[in-house]
Amino acid sequence: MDQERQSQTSPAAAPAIEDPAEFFDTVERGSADELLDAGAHSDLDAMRHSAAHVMAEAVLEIFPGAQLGIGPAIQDGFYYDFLLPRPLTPDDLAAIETGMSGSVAADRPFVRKEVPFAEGRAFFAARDQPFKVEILDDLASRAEEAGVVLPPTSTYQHGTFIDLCKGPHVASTGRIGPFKLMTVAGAYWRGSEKRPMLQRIYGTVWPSQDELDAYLHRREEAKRRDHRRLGVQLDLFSFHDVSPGSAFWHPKGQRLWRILETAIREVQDKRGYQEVATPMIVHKKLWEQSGHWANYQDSMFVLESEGQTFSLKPMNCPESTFIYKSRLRSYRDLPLRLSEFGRLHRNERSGTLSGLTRVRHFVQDDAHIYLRPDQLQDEIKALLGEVYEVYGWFGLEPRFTFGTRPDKALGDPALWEKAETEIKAALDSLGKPYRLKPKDGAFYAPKIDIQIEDALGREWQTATIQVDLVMLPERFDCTYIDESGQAVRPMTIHRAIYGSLERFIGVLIEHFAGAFPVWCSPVQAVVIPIADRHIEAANELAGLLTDRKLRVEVDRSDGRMQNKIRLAQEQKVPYMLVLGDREVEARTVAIRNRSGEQENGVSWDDFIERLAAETTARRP
RNA sequence: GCCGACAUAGCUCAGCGGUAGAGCAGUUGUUUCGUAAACAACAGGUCCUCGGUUCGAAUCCGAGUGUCGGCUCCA
Repeated sequence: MDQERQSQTSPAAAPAIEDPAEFFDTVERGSADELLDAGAHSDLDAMRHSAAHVMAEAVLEIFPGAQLGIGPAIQDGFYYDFLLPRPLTPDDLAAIETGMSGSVAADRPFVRKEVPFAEGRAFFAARDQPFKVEILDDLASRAEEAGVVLPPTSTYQHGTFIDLCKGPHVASTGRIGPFKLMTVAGAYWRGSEKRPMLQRIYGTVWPSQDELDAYLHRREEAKRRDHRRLGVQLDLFSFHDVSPGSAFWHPKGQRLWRILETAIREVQDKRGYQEVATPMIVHKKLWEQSGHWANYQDSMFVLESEGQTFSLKPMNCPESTFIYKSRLRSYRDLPLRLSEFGRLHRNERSGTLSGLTRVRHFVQDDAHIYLRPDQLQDEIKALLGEVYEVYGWFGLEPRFTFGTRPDKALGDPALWEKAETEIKAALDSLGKPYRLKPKDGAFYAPKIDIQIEDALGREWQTATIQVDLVMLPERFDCTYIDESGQAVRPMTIHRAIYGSLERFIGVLIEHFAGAFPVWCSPVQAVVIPIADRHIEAANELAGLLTDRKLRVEVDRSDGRMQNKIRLAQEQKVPYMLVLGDREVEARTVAIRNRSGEQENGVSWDDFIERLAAETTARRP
């Protein structure tokens, strides 16, 4: 299974609106009125798409020979792809922006025009726009396949710039709001590595300056919360070129790690999981049997020893079957829940690595549950309950996406149908909406993927629950003895709640901007002696806290109290415990929390009990 | 992997052909302080690596490595 799937919704990951199929559908449907409200276009999208046209116009002014790809509206803005004689520089972007401003100031109307297909094709061919011609040819062949009349070609023109486009657009360029070009990136034509790489310019545009400013501010905020930045600032982890894609965990990061591990172990113990551990280096014959060797080899680290081929495991699943099969299993033994904190290595392509969220080495809080088909619904319900319990510790609201049988699925369709019915019933019992993604299951399993949204509204894939109907049960020939003494196949559920600990921690850092909930803060309190004569008492208080397994540090530096507070604030420590003459005398502390609130004269015992209770409660 | 950018002190960054800089952090000393930065001194660097151009390279060129923004991939 694959927790590493990157499902974060990045600003650029929006659908290409000028997908030929969509274009074709729209045109086929007919009237110009329909065209204007075709699809899900909002006015904002129309404005963004119009901005893309204006940008293309400006680019053509600078590079008259530029060949145009596509230029859709996307979340927060737009982009346009160009084939250009040289790489763009920041200066080019500034020049393009200037050109765009000129076009907007001129307030030229957008004019829609439909011409016969052949005429349209000839027009773009004459202008040396092979990508546009390709789109048109595609439309033509689709029309032929569908046996419908070739639609006319629709174009939009403003000033001298004419583009193949289904619209809609705003009335004129003057309606385009404040914009800014953001970045240049490479993008394959039609997303295929085999096609030419174009230069994609991303821009953002908004109805008002305030909204543009707010968007830019949101981006700044996201940068401020970036886990890669905070990881350094909070001394949690680091990355080094000797092991790209693998984090080095510093003491505080490792402490956070252990807290999360301990917490989920508690849930697993309560729910009857049994923890196992399996080898990290495994012979290739296991992967041949599981099918990974044929389909996943490129992502595996392979090593040779004494003429044998091994690999670092990219997944845990196949190995758990060895434990399952180590003895005969009865229907009474099921469900058998085997959990494992599996250290996985996947040889992700170098360009895809990113902080903790896309790594080559990570640990999964994995489990494989072997069960009877009649136990499926209850088990799924229980697993959904686990997700709610765990995510509740962080105030995260899980979102469920149900992926059903893909076209290339293995296994008995009747079994699939039964499994999907049970999963659906379990999801429905939650009484909360969930997303359905038909045909998005794994080829061996219908699945529930769990996404969370962080404080900035970004979505991340974390947990997964996959009902394996084929891979482990069939390929590894797992059986149990049923009531009638027959050996029959169990079902297997692969599940992970955090998903990858690395990614989950990355998400937590960004969600909380580094200010972790008290229960899981690596340092829960810093004791701040005002003067050296208070250090002894500070040590004593810290000792009492440590005795209760609470995580505390004493700032023994000779800085002033103000400075110690500042440093603790920067480390986002939940509680600062100030000790001066008054406090030492009365065995109290002056508490300052990280939002600046103060409470003076709290007795040591009261504080210790309070912090202990907060830690046990695991509240966000 | 592909396109582009970037790589200077622990961190954030300036310098961009002529002996390597600042702020913060660190160390030491003075200070012992009441809720987000006391004062001073000191120390800290194969300017990512390798090669080239040049009288001279952190600076220009090439290759490599890593990181970042995207694309692609993602059992």
